[in-house]
Amino acid sequence: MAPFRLEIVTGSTTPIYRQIVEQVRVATATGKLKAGDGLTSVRRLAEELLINPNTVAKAYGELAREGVVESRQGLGVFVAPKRRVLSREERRRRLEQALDVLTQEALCLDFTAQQVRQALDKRLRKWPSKETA
Amino acid sequence: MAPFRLEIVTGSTTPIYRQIVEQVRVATATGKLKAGDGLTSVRRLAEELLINPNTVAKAYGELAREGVVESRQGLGVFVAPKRRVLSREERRRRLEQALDVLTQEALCLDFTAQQVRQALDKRLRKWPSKETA
Amino acid sequence: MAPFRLEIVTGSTTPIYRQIVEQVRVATATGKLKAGDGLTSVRRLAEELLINPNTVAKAYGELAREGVVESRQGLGVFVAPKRRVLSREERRRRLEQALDVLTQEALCLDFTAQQVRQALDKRLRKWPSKETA
Amino acid sequence: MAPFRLEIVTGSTTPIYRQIVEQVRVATATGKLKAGDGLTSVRRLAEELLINPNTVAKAYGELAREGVVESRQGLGVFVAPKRRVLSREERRRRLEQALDVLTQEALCLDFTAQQVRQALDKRLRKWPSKETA
DNA sequence: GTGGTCTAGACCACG
DNA sequence: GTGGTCTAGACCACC
Repeated sequence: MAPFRLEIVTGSTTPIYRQIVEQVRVATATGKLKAGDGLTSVRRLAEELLINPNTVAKAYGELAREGVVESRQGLGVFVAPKRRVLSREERRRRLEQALDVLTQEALCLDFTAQQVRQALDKRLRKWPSKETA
Repeated sequence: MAPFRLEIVTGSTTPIYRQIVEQVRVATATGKLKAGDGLTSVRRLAEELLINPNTVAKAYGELAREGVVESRQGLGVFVAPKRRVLSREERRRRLEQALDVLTQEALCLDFTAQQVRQALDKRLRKWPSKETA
Repeated sequence: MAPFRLEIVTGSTTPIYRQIVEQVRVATATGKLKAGDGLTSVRRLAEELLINPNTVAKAYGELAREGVVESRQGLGVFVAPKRRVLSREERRRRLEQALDVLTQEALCLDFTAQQVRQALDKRLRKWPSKETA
Repeated sequence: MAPFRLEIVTGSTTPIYRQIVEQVRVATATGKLKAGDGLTSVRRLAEELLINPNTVAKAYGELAREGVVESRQGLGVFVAPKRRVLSREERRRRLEQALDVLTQEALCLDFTAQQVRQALDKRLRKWPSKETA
């Protein structure tokens, strides 16, 4: 029934609503969720995950504001057609930020540049092949 | 006097005390700070960075708890002798986890594998040359 | 004390938190609020406006996600340095949407194209002169 | 049979019934629909647009309340004879208000006055030539 | 049934 | 003191 299974970890440092946001975002980015697909309703998802509906609503609201999903009054929340919302600079800024985190962690863990490069390459080989625009 | 310059960035999601912790950890990992080196005192650092002394104290406390530094009563805080706390498996696990975060973000931002690889390479070229370990 | 006066209308079709968001956005766009300026704290603004702190928090949160403001842990919320977050296409999309609303309204009110053009021109003459980038 | 094509756009913030109301109003304002013209029946329109008949009924009801259309029992819904309800001042007030919304949005999106003017002009060139009134 | 908004009140992390 | 998250429960608009 549910389009895909969300898994949330309570007691994590990342808040519940963020976990939902990220999992949905990834699902749309990888194609597990496609434009037009409906998300589990706020109330149902709240029941399934044993959390408050407001928390789900907050997550869905954020996804809607980002343009990842769109809510249709009285019908539910659906995956929006893909579009580029962020500017080139903003996307770059966020990528660099993510790189900060990675390189810092790798450095503290005493990995060499070569090791990090290889580990990343391995990941990127599994990268979902872009099928569309 | 100050062994190296700490830089805190305002408006980041990472709290100030964490920024301090991480920069010190990176400095010890890269060899900018070596075992026995003294850290700037809590008060002075607070003045320099224009932040609350409590914040600095909290950061130093965390570093001490992690075993990165040790405070000698009345003398100050010093970099502890390096010791590898983590197992090979644990280090690997953490690296992979950090890669998860990066690749996920990059995917959602619609970057290509090639772009991510290049951006990382650029970072790694600036990678501080390990001096010891 | 407060950097500028917010005015909210209860019972409007536009929700309270949106009114806050828009007024702050406009204030930053017109220069009434400049980068680094602090906003009234969540609790204080809630008191002033006689609304629930959560409502203010929601508004501030949205502004933060948009990059208009940034919150500094334990200090408050501040106007962020200006940056272009949205892509060219997204900005265009939103402008066209706003034009939809205007032209439709003008049409139903039986104004001629010429009248609408003149009315807009009058507004644009008061447009704040861009001072920076 | 259908006097003109209605188009509802999904994922808009404006609810479906409002979209119908507004498109009919625009059609009467531009002369595409003239006094006495019949509207597509509730059922048929609901089928055509793949929406709930209640939604269509609600839209027609609102239009009737506004005096734009009138329903003749058993015959259907027809465009009412045109009458100017609003005073000159009221019309002006509403236009200015609509301009507020547009200019505010454009300002926040960082468009220049020139860009806004051009975008509007492009719209107005497509403006339907008034036939009567 | 659906999502959206608001209130009330709690608890936590940060400075 | 600051903001951030979560819960509980209410009311509304839309379909």
